[in-house]
Amino acid sequence: MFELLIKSIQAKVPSTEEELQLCKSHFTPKRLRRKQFLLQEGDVCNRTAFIEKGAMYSYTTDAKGGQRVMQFAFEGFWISDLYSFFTREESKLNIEALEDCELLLLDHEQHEYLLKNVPQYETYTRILYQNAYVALQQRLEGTIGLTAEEKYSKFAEQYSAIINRVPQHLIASYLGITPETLSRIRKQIASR
Amino acid sequence: MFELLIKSIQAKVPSTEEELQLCKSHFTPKRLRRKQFLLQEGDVCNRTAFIEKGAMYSYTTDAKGGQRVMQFAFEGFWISDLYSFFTREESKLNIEALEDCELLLLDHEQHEYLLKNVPQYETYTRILYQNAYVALQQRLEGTIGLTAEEKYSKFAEQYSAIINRVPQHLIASYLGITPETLSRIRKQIASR
DNA sequence: TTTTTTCGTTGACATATGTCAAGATTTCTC
DNA sequence: GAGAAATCTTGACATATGTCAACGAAAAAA
Repeated sequence: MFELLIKSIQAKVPSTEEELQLCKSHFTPKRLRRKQFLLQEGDVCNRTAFIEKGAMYSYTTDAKGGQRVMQFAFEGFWISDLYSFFTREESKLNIEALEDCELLLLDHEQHEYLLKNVPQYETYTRILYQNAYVALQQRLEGTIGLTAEEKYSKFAEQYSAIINRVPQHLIASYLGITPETLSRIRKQIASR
Repeated sequence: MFELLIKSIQAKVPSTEEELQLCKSHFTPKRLRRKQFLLQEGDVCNRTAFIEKGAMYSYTTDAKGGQRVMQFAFEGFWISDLYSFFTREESKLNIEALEDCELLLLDHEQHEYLLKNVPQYETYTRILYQNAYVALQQRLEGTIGLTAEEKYSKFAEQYSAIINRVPQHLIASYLGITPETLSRIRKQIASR
């Protein structure tokens, strides 16, 4: 149940068995079925989720009621609305299971506790945020000022694994293009 | 010279005079004239810069030789290419002074030293990255899947201070639209 | 100041992408 | 396995945004 989390921590911070045990004890396992929500817009996000199994995604709802996908997350990764988590303000995000999931939840209090009492945990989160920031920056580079085709190509290159696991229209939304446009682009690319 | 940096640290982590002094001793002040570079693409980014005075921006160069602005930074903020800084790989970014600047540079070794030896510094950077991540996420929300006008309006709302300090064509680039389009949008908005 | 460079605006036109609607496929659910 | 949802594809058309080129205004450099 905690395999991937332990792996994730050990890969970033050398830790003793005790420290790991202490960390583990603050998480709550939770199963989620496909289409169930971890967070709904309007609520305050009070926890972060580490995915041991399955896939999740987050999205906002725009003025016309359409989804705008912000993030995909799979086994071994975290998902949350950090904005709401840190500021304690209402979230604009929905976080939903794309597949049946096994999650490890860490709520805000436990997070604070670990930060204060387990130095390795602070280092772990620092590295996590560091990497998350860099990843987001790269996403931005792969988005702004590019044509729809360029965006998709970059995405396909970088995240080929995702493509077979996520509905196409969600990828379109993630890239900020319409499903129709994406469908046409794929057809074009295939015909070369 | 160190006023804003000290302020920035104190705002995030309660620290003693000694700790602050220790931190300060690892930074190198540097002046930069308008149009001078802190980093050029192809080099490895070996330092982060805290801006005590002035304004900087970072950008990539696309296939057709055009600029794509990634970030603006002013007094009290940091600028760097964290991707290159952490991975030690060649940077694709240029970081250039928009105005004459007074910077405080922290190179990679000093950064590592502070992380190891000053717990407050690790907490400071953790919070810094946390905030940077959230800010970037919000930028993404204000970019993907919006019309040019929506992007500009959100930007103008959120960063009204920047608008009077940065050439318009750089803002256009930052938003991923052409200078011509931005000019037209501004005209439209003004006529209401 | 004068000169030069950078920056912003505007017009005419081209084009990528969005919109709407219908039908075909695939995937879930019972 | 049958029916129901969800997803993907395609066409016709609308429209936002990009491109190219020229000019004027503003700012920097000399």
